Amino acid sequence: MGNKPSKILKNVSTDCVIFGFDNSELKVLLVKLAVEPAKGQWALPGSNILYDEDLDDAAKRVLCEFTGLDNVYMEQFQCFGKTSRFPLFRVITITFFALLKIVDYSLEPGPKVSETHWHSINKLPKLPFDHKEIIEAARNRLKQRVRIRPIGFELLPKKFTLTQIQLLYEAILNIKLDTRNFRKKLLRLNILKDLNERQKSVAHRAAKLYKFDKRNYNKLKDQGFNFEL
Amino acid sequence: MGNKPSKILKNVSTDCVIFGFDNSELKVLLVKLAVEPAKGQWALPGSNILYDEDLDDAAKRVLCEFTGLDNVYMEQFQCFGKTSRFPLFRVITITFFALLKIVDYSLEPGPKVSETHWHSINKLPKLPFDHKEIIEAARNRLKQRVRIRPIGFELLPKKFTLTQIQLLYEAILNIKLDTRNFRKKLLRLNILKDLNERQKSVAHRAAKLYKFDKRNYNKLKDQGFNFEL
DNA sequence: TTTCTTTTTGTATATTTTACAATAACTATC
DNA sequence: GATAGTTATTGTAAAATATACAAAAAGAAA
Repeated sequence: MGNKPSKILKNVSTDCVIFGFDNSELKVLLVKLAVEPAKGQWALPGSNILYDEDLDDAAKRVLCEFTGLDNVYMEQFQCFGKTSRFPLFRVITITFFALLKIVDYSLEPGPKVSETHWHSINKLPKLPFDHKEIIEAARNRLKQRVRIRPIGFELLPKKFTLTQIQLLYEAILNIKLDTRNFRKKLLRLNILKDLNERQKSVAHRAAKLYKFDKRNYNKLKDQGFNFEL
Repeated sequence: MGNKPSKILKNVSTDCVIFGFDNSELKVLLVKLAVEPAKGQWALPGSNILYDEDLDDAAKRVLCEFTGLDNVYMEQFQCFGKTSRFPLFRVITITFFALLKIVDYSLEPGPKVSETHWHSINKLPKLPFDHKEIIEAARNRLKQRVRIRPIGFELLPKKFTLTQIQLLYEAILNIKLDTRNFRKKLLRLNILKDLNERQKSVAHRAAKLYKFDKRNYNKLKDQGFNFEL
């Protein structure tokens, strides 16, 4: 059974659906491929997995290569492995979604890529392989998760207004929410900290700023509290 | 890039967490491995994935090899890929859970296996590799899914009593439920069909039999109805 | 001072959840 | 056939939550 460890697992890759939010629309970060196959097309950032690399580490590496960012919320969500999904040979891909604050993001295209760009999830270009299906699945997973875990905050700046978070939930869930009811429900959870600060330089009444109170969330969680929005 | 397709993907496998229910306990089907490594240990049924085989097909094949069953509810749930998870070389595994009616099940151990056995999920033997972690993850996923989709019925015989389904939910969710409230909630959904039949040969008042009304569930679903228990 | 824009907040009603136990139905045994 | 034993079946009141709905407040700009 002596196998020669190669540098990469040729038949296994990871692809990352990197979500961002720009105060009105949910965005996905795509890269323009610089090598064949599918050279010149917009696609999900991804990479082969290395022989001695954990899956999570591979995904983190991809994220860092394409965004320069570290310490970003990521979740594995599905493995895609149709025999026909990659034209040259068999590749199964393990997909992750990442949630990042667009403000943190600085462009830094990697070697196999000529360009990166935030695309509105509702106006995606033509994508190679099964990347469209992957994004759709990521979006659905995000929809589910965001109702059960307070991960939406990962997409907002540290300090945010109630309007911002409502717009975020509306964008993710693709529904309209009633402001009064949404706020009641959200504030009742006791996981937002009122910062006693206000927005600056807006041409109207400045909204109060809040932050996600992670410490209190963890305390509540330990007591059996369940985030459900 | 000319690669020689081998028969199997050496570094990719699938493992199945096969759940059953015996009217009081949630069970997992384990197999006693007949080959090294981990010969003689109870483990999850699994197999390498073939080069030209879709993931779902591989999982179905595994299920059929170990149970003789076809047409069983299955869901992919996670990819496990720690570099250290398999001692001989790198193997990542894509895991599925299956739900089957124990009554349908007939023992039929495959070639690499000397024995198969239903183990109570609360009294598992020592398991090799990361199989314990896999089962734990499967159980958690099942907990989530069973509240959102009417898949619990897959674990019950076609005709079942309300007590049976309550016991099932109690076993899966690991909580006690109030009979009156549970029944109200369940019946209100309109997805159970009263068969106007009763249990036979029980030493007490015979309970009414119901079946899952799949046709009506699909109709309701099309109208935007959401199963939530 | 007025206008414009966005933020903030309350209440009444409907619906859902929760807590809680007595009676009905049937078998087995005497 | 009376009785004991076991499980099935069912309702109601109170509490909590969800829903529908719009006016007033705050600040900037003109």
